[in-house]
Amino acid sequence: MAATTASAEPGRTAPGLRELKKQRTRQALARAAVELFCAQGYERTTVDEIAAAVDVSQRTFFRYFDNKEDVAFVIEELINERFAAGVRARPAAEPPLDALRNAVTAVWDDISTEVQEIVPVELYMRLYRLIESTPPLLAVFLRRQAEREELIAAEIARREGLDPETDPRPRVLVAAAGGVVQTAMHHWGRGENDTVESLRRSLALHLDLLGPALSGPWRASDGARAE
Amino acid sequence: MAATTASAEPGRTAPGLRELKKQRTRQALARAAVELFCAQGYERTTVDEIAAAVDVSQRTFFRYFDNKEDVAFVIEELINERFAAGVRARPAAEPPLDALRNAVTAVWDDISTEVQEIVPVELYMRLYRLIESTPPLLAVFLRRQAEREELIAAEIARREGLDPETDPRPRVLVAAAGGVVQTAMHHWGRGENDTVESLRRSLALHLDLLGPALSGPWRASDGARAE
DNA sequence: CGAGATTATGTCAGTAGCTGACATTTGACA
DNA sequence: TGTCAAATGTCAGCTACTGACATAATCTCG
Repeated sequence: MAATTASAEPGRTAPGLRELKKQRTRQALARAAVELFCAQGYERTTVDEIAAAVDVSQRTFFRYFDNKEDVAFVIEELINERFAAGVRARPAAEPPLDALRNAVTAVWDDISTEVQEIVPVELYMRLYRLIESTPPLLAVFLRRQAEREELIAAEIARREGLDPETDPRPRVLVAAAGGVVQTAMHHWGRGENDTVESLRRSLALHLDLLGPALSGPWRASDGARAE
Repeated sequence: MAATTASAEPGRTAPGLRELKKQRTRQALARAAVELFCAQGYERTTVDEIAAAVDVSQRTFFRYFDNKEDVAFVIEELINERFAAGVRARPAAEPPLDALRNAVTAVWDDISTEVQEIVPVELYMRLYRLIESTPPLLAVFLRRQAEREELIAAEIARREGLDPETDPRPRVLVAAAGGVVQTAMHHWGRGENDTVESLRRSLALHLDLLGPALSGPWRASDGARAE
């Protein structure tokens, strides 16, 4: 029951006070957790601390999040959903890799404001760096990414009219693109520019490099600098 | 201190009884853990159980392995090391992607016997499936894979005389190839054939698909069946 | 508005993973 | 053989996490 994103969606009726409170508690927990994690590190932050910061019991925390790790991924969750929807929305005529590329960059056009509602972008970047440098968080991050890739591969297969069980190409493509996205994020995290524009640029640039990078050798390091 | 693989390497002198015992204890713990995990599942196996199966205290278990997850990856560890060495051993003239491809398949030529020393291949396949289907194990697995990719990317950069800090192409290539390897392993794990040959075939086949898969669309599903 | 059904929350007890500290045993080596 | 170092066992304790049950808040409907 826990860990579901915004169990609202009541169809038509107004959210209701109860639902509102739940949303607020969940959001507050996420925000407090992210701030504490960034301020003092993941391991040095206890669940009791997070719960106390929002004036709820530890038990309540675990009713909203399955475990301590999950609370660090509410933003990722949001992005994942938007990205999946973005891929579905791409015109069918687009070749698969183009669809992925365009969906990735498009996501960040309209999502930035929503991300801000949870935490400022600057904090998101610090969180991303923390995730990368904290083994248990990185592990969960990668697992979530793998789950997302599974869905995207299925969607690509559907678009192209392939059977994802027998034809490995959708998975191969998505796996490759996923790896590249990760590389782009890493690159962004290491830079100075913590804006959404910077992230978008990094993503586009790296994705455009995927094709050429496979045709190596690239001894002559001709203008392949990122950023 | 823990989690280091075979801290033997005494340079020249014989291993010594003490070192031998350590090796044996570590191996026994790993073997017992894998068998218990496969038999009754990861979550339903406690560290005390594993320790008891080898007649050591729980504390000793944690002196050999940093945590419960790590004990499931002694084989992966072995493969990782061999693979890294394999890449370094490839002739410098080989294009990067070819070097990776050849190293991957070459690893499984001489490693199979050593893997058998820890667990039979059939059990390794069951373990792999377990890892894939157990979230915390999958997470750690992916994190380890990411660490490996970091090293391989550095090696590729070195081979090609590039600066891995500024040129993203090595990372991009390795990330793509890593994703493909994962896909190939997944495909192998889902099949009936639990032999090393089958795994090698799956790896080669998927890696050869990487280039073509990026040129989509591939509407006409022309003979791209795996296995 | 108010009674009764739902549902979120708090409290408590308990399990499992993991660690530091210290005592004890066991192999190494002169 | 005796001494030193390293491996192990024991124990106390912390933190993540869960089931069970009681309490309090919201919702629903007459």
